[in-house]
Amino acid sequence: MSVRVRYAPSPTGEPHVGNIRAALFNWLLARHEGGTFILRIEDTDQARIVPGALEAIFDSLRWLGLDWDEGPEVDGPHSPYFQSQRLEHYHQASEQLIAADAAYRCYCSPERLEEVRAEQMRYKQPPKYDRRCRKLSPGERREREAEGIAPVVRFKTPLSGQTTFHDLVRGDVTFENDTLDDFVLLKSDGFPTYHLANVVDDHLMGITHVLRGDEWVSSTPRHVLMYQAFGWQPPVLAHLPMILGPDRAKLSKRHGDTSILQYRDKGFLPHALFNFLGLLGWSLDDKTEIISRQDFVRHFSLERIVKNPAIFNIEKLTWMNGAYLRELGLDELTEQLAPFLEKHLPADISRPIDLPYLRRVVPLIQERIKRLDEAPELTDFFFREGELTYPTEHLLGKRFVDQPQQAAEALAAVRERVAALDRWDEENLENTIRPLAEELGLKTGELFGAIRVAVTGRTAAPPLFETMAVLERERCLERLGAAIARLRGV
RNA sequence: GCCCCCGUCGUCUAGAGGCCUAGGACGCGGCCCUUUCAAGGCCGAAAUCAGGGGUUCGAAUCCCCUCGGGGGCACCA
Repeated sequence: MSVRVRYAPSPTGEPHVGNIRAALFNWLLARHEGGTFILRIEDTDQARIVPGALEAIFDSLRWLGLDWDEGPEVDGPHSPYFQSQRLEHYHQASEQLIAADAAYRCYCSPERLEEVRAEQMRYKQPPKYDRRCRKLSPGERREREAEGIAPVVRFKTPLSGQTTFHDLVRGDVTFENDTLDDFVLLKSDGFPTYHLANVVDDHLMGITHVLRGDEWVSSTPRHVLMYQAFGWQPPVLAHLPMILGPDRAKLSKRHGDTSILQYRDKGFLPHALFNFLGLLGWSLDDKTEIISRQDFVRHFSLERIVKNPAIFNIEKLTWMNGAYLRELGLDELTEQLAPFLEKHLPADISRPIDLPYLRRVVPLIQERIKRLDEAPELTDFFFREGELTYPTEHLLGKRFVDQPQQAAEALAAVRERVAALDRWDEENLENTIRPLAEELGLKTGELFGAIRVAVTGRTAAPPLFETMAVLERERCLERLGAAIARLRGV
């Protein structure tokens, strides 16, 4: 039978790293097996739905290149893929369980449940529903019904025995049934809980493998019990190790950026994030770090998923992103960079950015950035028209401390020599300036340093001659002139 | 409190009884390259394989216990 897996987020916010990692593994399994990747929206909690969250889910998946074969927008044989539009199925399933004496209606008020829980906590007992309505007589049942209380439907969990399931990553896991309680299947507003909806839909949609986060293992026995009560074959289960924050707690908003879209906005490349996330809990072998999407698909296997949780290591992600950035073609990188420059370059720099010009500065920063959003800060002097801002001491460096006049003379010599160039390119610039250093009795580094500051305003910048070539003659002469004037004014 | 899971360098991991005096990567330190900054290359520090018992000729690998960490225990997913 062909593999059918699903990613089933609830639209309660932007998908975060752990969540999308589960989506990634499901997608990889589907693609590796030539199976089907399904997107299903679990919008059964009316109160928690966040506007825009749905779009964020689509954007996150698309940005990472995780295309779904069935689901919203593409539709499919099991449409609709929104649980809020599948209520009949859950109602029917719930009736089926009630008829089979595997579920019952419960009329207890939320207040009473809260009291029961509080009481149990007080005596250090595990908080569990006390099953009051499970034992209701037909008469009592009719009474509640007559009061017009909207009931919930609860699952009739076996009071004894144990439930074992086989997990592909963890092996057999066993729970004592008496540690489980009669959980809710259908809420009083007529919507199903996750437990019901997920089991019903996984069955109806023919899901063969459920790969989800480790936080779900404790509710898995409930699901297994439900499959048994329905007489259905449960899917293969595999619980993925969780992704932790630096404090080893489950990764969450308080650890900072956890939304996939935030990583996009910070200038991470989708392939880099894909690669990084794919290596969180899975590995190809003992040495491979950079893995193409094709190779991930080719080699992905459930057997190589590890059990232990992983701390999200942003440093390594950043390194990996730099590696991917360096592999990008000139046009591709230029295109990626443009929006970041448009957005983050100082406001006084005129827009739109000149793309052919940008294309010339890109090679100068390609191996100097690890994230796209670092580019504006590194390149603003390439785009700035007026005077540069920098401390005059930088012009002096170590060599010219207390000798601004000497520095001015050196720069003036450079300016004069370079102004006479018939062709303003890297080679000519270097062939002119390098010998001049010796002529002036300066070390190349000393002279170049002063020029660098004059021309870029920075002590650290891309290679000098390439930089000057890109900046063009006019801008360089002007900046050299400004620096000389500054030094003479001191 | 109860249940479940996990435990190899700081971090991600390789390791499925002898190949391990434990390998790779990030990060860190040094050196080389070099006009600065990067990138790159080389070298290095860094794990008594959580601890303790077994099993075995032999254990990071199998078993047990302890400790530590995490997750779950809603009319949320």
